[in-house]
Amino acid sequence: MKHNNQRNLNTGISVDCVIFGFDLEELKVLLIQRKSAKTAKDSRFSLPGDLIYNDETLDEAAIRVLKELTRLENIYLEQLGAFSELDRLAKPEDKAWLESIREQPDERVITIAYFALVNLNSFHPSPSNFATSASWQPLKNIESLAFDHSLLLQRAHEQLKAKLKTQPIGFNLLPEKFTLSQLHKLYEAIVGKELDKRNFRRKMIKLEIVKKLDEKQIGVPHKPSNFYEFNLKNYQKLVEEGFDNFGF
Amino acid sequence: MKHNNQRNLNTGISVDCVIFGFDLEELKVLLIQRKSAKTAKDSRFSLPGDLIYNDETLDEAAIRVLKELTRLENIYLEQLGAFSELDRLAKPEDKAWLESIREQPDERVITIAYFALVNLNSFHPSPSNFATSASWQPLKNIESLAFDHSLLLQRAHEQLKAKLKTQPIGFNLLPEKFTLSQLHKLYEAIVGKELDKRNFRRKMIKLEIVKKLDEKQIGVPHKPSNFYEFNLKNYQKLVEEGFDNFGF
DNA sequence: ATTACTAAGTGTCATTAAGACGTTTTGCTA
DNA sequence: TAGCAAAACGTCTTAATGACACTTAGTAAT
Repeated sequence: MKHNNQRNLNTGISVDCVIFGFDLEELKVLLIQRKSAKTAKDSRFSLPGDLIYNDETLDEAAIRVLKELTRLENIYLEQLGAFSELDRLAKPEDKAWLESIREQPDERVITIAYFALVNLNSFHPSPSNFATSASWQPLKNIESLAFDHSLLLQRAHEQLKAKLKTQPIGFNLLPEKFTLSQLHKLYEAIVGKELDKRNFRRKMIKLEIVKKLDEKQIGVPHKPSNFYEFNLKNYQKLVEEGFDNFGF
Repeated sequence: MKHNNQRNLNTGISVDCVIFGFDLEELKVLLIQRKSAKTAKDSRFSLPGDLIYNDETLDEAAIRVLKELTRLENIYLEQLGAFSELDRLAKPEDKAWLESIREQPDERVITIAYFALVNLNSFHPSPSNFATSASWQPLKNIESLAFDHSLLLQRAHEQLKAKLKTQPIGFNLLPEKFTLSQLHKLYEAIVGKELDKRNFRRKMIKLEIVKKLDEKQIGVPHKPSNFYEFNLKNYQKLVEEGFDNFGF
């Protein structure tokens, strides 16, 4: 076991974070290129993640990773699950990196994946401890990732889609004030299909989970859109009444 | 690290299984009393679970635990998530057991919880390696469990409820042939509220996920109920069409 | 054999939600 | 002031939901 300053690293357990952002056009994911002791840089993209310490919970480890990368706290965060395939770190390209950075590169490591939702414009990602670069990549362009991260990403996207039908977590991807068109585009981006504009608006408005603000877009070369904000109270009331399906 | 025969135990990671069964009246959970080297028996109930080996995945470890207890393979199994609170093994009553059985009783262990659904009448639980007794307990009578197992149980129940609205996993709790009344009772037991009998039957029949068999109950002192079986093919067809909400 | 008992099985109506669809409005720009 | 672009808006049809009570089939008891 490796000791890092005072803290006791658990070399058998890591967390990895799938961080989703939305630029008002498409869904993006925050990817990094890992720091390597050997090569100038490892050019493969991966999810941000790290081994955990034995004095922190998994949630705390995920929050730590997120904070190093984004400087943000209070990010929406949800555990996705544990991944433990025996060969998850065994691709030759991945082994090279492990050998450069780990004392026991062959040690078995399981990872607990998280997914996080952030407003992409609320920060600029800063390559941290564990990364040489960090950048937003359009979800649909992401092809292969290091380790088993393509699988984690796929599962994160599925869980995001599934959860969106049940809880209005999409608001975490938007600024506090947003237009219904933005919300509409976001939902289309996540569920991956067109949603009728009028029916979508009708639903959001009837459920009263958005509150119309007395403020409009300015400077747009068309009819300005009204701003709305998420109405948490009404949503909680709905949940108490047993509401649990947005039915997209 | 402890070596057990040839296999290499991972002393920092365990799996625990919440095994649900249904006796046609109420939901039950398979609990064990753990083997202890010291005391005659540890009287506290806990979920079946075990440390994992480094040459098996978490799913395989959970399947192993289930098989030791039930002799069954091909059980419905789903990962619930990882639990890592620092004090999850720290209750005094729990420490005594750990000290009796572990080389390093204070080592930090995270657990990955699973939930399993079985037809309760398909086997008699056999106390295994890790247990002195194994028995079905009515879900609503279960008060306190060892470690953080009450939390795991609560989360398993929540996830079961949530998943039932989306996928017909309840069939795993019933025999192959069942009556609609049994199915109805099962759903009521899981979601925890009354469901209108006629509306429930209408829905199941209209969706065509049950197939009426040419067989009735015999020897019951009332109008005999028809047997049905789950229609997997039709259900899969539904899923392809995008069906994902049973709306209870 | 008749009766009583028990749970199974069945249909309608009213309300609400969903899905499909085109035109008008607002503010900016050229 | 004319043109542009996206926002905003309503209706109709169809499908799903929820509420509700009586009849039927078989067993058991007399």
